Amino acid sequence: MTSADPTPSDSHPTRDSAGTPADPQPGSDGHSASDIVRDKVRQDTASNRFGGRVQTRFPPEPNGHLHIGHAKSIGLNFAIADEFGGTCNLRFDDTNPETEEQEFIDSIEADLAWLGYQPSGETKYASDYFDQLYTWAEQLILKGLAYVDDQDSDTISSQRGGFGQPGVESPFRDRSTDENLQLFRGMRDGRFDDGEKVLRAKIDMQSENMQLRDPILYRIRRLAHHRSGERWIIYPTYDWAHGQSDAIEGVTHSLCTLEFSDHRPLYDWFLEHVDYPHDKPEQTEFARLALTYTVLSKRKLAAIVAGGTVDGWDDPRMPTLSGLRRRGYPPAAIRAFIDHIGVARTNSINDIELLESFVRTDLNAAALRRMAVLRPLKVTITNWPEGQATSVEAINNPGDEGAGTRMVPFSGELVIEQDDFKLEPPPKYYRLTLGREVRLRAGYYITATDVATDADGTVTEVFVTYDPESDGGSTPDGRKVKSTIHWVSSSTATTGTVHLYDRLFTDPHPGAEDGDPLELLNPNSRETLTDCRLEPALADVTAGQVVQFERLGYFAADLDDPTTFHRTVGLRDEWANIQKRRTQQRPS
RNA sequence: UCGCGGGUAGUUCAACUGGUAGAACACCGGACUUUGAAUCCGGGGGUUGCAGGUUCGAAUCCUGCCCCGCGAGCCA
Repeated sequence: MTSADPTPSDSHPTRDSAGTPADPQPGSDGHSASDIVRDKVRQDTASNRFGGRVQTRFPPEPNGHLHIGHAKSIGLNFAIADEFGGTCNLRFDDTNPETEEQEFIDSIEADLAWLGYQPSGETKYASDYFDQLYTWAEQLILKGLAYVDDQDSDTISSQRGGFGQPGVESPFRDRSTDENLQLFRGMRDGRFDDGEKVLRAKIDMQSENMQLRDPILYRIRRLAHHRSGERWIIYPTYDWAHGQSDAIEGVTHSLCTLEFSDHRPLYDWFLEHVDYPHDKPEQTEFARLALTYTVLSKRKLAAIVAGGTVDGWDDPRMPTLSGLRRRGYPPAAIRAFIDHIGVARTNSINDIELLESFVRTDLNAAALRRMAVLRPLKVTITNWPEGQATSVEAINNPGDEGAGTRMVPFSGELVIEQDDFKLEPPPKYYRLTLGREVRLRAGYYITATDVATDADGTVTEVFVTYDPESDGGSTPDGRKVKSTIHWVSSSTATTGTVHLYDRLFTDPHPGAEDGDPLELLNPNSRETLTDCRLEPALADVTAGQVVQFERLGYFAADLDDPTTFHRTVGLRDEWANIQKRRTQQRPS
C-alpha cells in the first residue's frame, strides 16, 4: 500500500537469519504467477518499455508501525523486482511534519529487515526532493498551470462541489504568472501565516474526478520536519510529491492500493507537465489486505492500544509486524502467505486461518519439540522404585533427524495435562481413564488404578502403575495403546508462565459494521497460565525462539523474558473438532 | 446523486483472452503413526451476481438491472 496507515509501537530488533527477498516462483511451469500486476510488468518488459527496466518501491509514511497489511505491499514490490531482475527501494513519504517521527523510521526499517527484505541502494526520503519539487512548482506557475489561492480551507472545500455537482472556480484562479510567482515565493519565505495561502494546480473544477478539481500542491506549516528541520515552512502534498519522487528515483512501476485509483489521472498530469525528460512511471493499483477477526487501520489499532486491551503495539495479539514477531510468527511464513494470496483488484477478505496454516507449516519443519504441562495434574506411579530418578531419550523433531534427541528426566512423580485424564470419559476419548493403559511420550506405558479427589469431587491426583518393560515407549509384546500423552517429571520441572491467545475480535469482520469495532473486542483474547511445568530443556530456549510443546502447539519464548511463552498457534486438533461436532449435533 | 473499480466452490485466487470451470486453505473419509500433530491417498462441494441477446459453443462478447468497495483533507 502506497501508504496505508501504520501506527506506533516499539521495535525489537530480533530477527532470523533471513535477509533474502521473497521466495517467489509459485507458478506451476516455472513462470511466475499471473495477476494484474505481473501481467502488466511482463507486457512492459516484452515491449521494452522503460528500456526493459523494472523498478518498484515501498513508500511508507513514517507516522506509525508496519502491520501485516504493509507486508502485502512489501512482498509484492520486492517480488516484482526480484522476478523481473529489477530493483526495489525504500522511500519514506515524509511530506507531512505533523505526524512523522524518526522513531517510526527506525521501527519501519527494523520491521522490514526482520521480514527479510533488503531494499536496494540507500534509503530514500521524499523530503530530499523538496528543492526539486519546489523548482518544478515554479515551472508549473510559469506555464500557467498553478496558482496561489488566498481562500481558507473551508471555502476551498465547499467550492470543490460534490459528487455529481460541479465545482466553483476560485476568484484567485486567474492571477498573473508574475503575481503567482511572487506570492509563492512569499509563501516559501515566510511572508504569510500558516493556512493563509496554498498553491493549487489549475486543472478542471468541473471534472467528475474530484482529484482533478484544482488539487493543492503546497500548504504552509510552520513545523519542524524530522529531517529538513526548519528549512521549509511550505510542504508538498502527497499528490504533488509522490509521482515526482517515483520519477526522480527511476521507479517504473508504482504500485499502490485501490483507494488511489482516482489519483492516477493526477499522477499522470503532473508527470506530463513537469520538465522530466525520462520515462514516466506508471501507477497500478491493487486491493489492500484484509483479514478476518482483524482490523488494519491505524486509527483503530491506535484505539485498541489506547484502550488498554493490549499491552502495546507489539502485543502478540496485534497484527503489527512487531506484534507478530513477539507472537513467534516466522517471517518466512508471512512471506509465503503474502505470496500465496496473490494480488487482484477484488475487494476481498482473507481468512486468518490461512495465515496460521502457513505459520504451522513453517514451524512444523523448524521447531524443536519439547514437553510442557500447562494445567498440571499430579500423577504418582505406585510401583515405581521409591526415590529413583532416571531419564528417557526423546526426539527433538520427528521430521528432522538432524535435530537429534535429548534426555528428559523421569521419575515416579509426574504431572500430566488435566484434560488428559477423565473419570467419566466421553465417547471416543482415548486418553487416560481408570483401568486404561496409555503411553507417556518417550517414556513408559501406564495404567490408571485410582484417584484422589477433593471435597468437590475434583480429581487432584491420579495413581498409576507402569510397565517396566515399556521403557522408551514400546513393549516387547508389541501391544498397542490408543493414546500417547505428554508429561513432565515434577522434581526437575521448572515453572513458567504461558499466554494462550484467542482472536482479538469476536466478529469475523470487525471493521464491516458501522458500529465501533472496539465493542467487538474479545474480552478473553488472552488467557495467562502461571503454573505451567516445563521440562528442563526449556530453560535453554533463547528469547524469541519458537518451540513446539508436544500435542499443544507452537510457543514463542518472550523477547524480554524467555521463561514466559506466547502461544504462536495451536496444533490442528481433531479431538477438539470431534467434541465441537458432538455439541453442535446435540444441543443440550 | 456523479465518477471509478469490483462480483467465479465456505474463503482466497486461476481458467492460455469464445472451446468440458481448476488449485490452495477449510470441511469429510481412509491409510500410517510413540504428538487425536505431521505425512500419504481419496471425497463432497459451482445456475461463474441477475435477466435477456449474439454464437455450433459464453465465466469470457453485447444490452439492461442488482449488490459491494473507493472518491468531495491544506492526510497519505
